Amino acid sequence: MSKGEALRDRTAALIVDSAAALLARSGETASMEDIATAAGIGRATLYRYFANRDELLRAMASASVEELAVQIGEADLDNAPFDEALTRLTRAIIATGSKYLALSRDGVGLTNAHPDADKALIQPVRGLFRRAIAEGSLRDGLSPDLLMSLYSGLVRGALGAGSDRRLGVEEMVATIVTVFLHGVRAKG
Amino acid sequence: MSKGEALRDRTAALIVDSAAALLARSGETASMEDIATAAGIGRATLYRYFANRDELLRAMASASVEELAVQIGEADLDNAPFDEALTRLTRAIIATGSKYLALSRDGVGLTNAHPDADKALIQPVRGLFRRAIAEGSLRDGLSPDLLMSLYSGLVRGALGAGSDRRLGVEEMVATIVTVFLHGVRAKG
Amino acid sequence: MSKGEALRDRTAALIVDSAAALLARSGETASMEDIATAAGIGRATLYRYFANRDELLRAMASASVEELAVQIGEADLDNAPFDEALTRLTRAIIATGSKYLALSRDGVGLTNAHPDADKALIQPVRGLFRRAIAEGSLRDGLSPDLLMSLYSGLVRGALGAGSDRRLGVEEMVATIVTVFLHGVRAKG
Amino acid sequence: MSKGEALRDRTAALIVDSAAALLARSGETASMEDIATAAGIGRATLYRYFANRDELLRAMASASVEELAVQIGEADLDNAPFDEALTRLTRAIIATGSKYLALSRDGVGLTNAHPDADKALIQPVRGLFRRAIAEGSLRDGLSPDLLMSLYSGLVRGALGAGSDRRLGVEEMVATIVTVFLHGVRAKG
DNA sequence: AAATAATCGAGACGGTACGTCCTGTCTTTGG
DNA sequence: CCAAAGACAGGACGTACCGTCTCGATTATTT
Repeated sequence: MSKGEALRDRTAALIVDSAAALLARSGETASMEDIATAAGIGRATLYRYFANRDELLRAMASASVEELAVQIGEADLDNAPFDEALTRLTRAIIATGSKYLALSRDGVGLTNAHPDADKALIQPVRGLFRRAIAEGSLRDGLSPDLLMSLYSGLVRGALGAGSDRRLGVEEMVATIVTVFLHGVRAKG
Repeated sequence: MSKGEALRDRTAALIVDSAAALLARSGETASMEDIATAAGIGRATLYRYFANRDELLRAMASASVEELAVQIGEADLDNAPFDEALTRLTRAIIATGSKYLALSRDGVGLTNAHPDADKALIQPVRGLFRRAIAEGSLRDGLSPDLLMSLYSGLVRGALGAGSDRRLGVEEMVATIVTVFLHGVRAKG
Repeated sequence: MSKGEALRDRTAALIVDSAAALLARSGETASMEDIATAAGIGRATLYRYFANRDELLRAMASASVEELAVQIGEADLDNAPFDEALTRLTRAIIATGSKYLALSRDGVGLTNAHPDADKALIQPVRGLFRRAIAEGSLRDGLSPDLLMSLYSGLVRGALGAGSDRRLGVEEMVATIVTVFLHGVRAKG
Repeated sequence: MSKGEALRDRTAALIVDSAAALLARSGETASMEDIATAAGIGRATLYRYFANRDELLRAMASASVEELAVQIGEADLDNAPFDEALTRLTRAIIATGSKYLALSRDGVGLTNAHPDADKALIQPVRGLFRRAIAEGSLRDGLSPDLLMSLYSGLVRGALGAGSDRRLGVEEMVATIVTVFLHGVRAKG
């Protein structure tokens, strides 16, 4: 029954999009009824697609993860020097930025959201940093995980700044990459 | 009636502390009844101190702001060279870290929480960065606000990393300051 | 949607009955939660049927009025001599007695409870007394309204006495009618 | 310390009066705070005089009982023929009528209100009816208790009618006594 | 007249009922 | 046969009241 499943998936995606738009506006508020109405469906139908409010949130996160995973995949991090790879990665993240930010603001762990999150997101990035460490281009004492946390914080900070002031995407990318690279680079 | 007010303030502080401890454990869950019980008071009394759940959350944020403001005040940022001042600032923030992190995770805006938040927190830090810019020790094209966002992201990222892995305070401080300074420094 | 409304009405009637039984036992006490539990439903559902405690009370009164109105209608007061009509009326009231008593004990005005209370209850009885006056079978100086008050008091008194001591229905009816019609003096 | 007790009793009486007036207006509503304010005292003081809302209600009933007992005592029921005694009794009750009515409307049993209620109120009246029975002036089959219930209902009914329409006291007394004694039929 | 005791108000506190709102699970109806 | 509509139980929220309590302040009483 591939046709029914396809329809179901399309509806689910529609709900997720509509919910994302609503939550971006209203924040954590917004009842399930509101979400259903915003999606143009009944509350019961919403529950038929997502058993929980939590599950809906996770589905939203999962959508972000997937979108981001595609972008990262296209960035082809492995086949570019570290600097270029980092620039591409940053550009990919910023492009999916708003959703990424909205999700990370709420308590939803992106990592738990999607079964492949680890494989599709964490692994490539960690691999990138691991490679840079192996190449000796980074300062000592910085583990891959710590690097990821710092980098993630930097991106998030820039995104926060970008949402207030109007910053062009390329401007943000350049700033992040420059600051991070000079900050962690071996020779200083 | 300074004595009555003093008692009231002390009780309110006790409630805020107890609630902070509980929420740190249970996350956003935990009903007002739970919070009251954890504080050893009745639900009605809790509502006599804080009209709303929101008001309680704001009070918690306000407490964090105040605590952090004291730490920053003691850091005496103006009378130290930039590097040293930044180290002190980072140490102050990390010291108040857990609460700062817990609050920032929830939707409570720290800035809106306390009337003096801007004066006591934002201004000194912005001043520090402004001074560094004036001294010419930072790279061009980095506004004070952008610097604050990047720095804040870096701190938050390090705090997130520190809560998972066990990182010593000084270790975290050193990492943050080093990465940030090399990242933004002029000559790079 | 006549079926849904019918179900709703049936449920409402069930709640009213169950509440009447409970209040007859527990008096004015008994929380809405208790009433809901006694009716075998949740508190929220109870509030979906009756917005207020007051509205529930009014519904109980209204039910009494309706029941009594039916009984009085069946008594066919107009087509019987005064003595017989009064006997039938008294029997009708006593039959609905317990509820009538319980409601009249609380502050709920029976008259305000039901839109047709006046037409269905007051009018027929007043008509009966008016007819008796017109027939000249009653002493002078007794207005229909005063007669109704006295009769009502007598019935209520007898009901009160009947609930304590065990008096058969027919015994009570006979006593009320006899006393009201002939007076207490032996030959008067 | 008879002086202190006297003052206390006077204050208590004042509270009871004020509360009676307030409750007559507002019905069962009216919080303890309202009652205290109406009496011109603080809530704590009110509770110092009456531990419960119930106790206050009972005190109000008790005051009525006492007042009525005095009136009945002065009526000297034993030293008058039945007709005259009943007239005096009715006059006494009607005189204290409003309070008697207000109390009997609420759930407060007058009998339980005052320790001497039975002795001061019930006994004399029952004695009156018992005497009438013994004299053979009443119809058979009417126990003293039933007579009291019927008489009480009649009085209450007349009081209810009197509060709506404007009926003079003597008019009401005459009607009650006449109806009760002679019945409503023209010549019976 | 000064010290002491009783009484007052003011109001905080624990507890509980109320009425509202939302969640997650159902049944019932219609396309 | 699945959608939309909506009823239901449960529970949290914020409000209001009750009965208990402690605290100063204002009285009366006592020495």
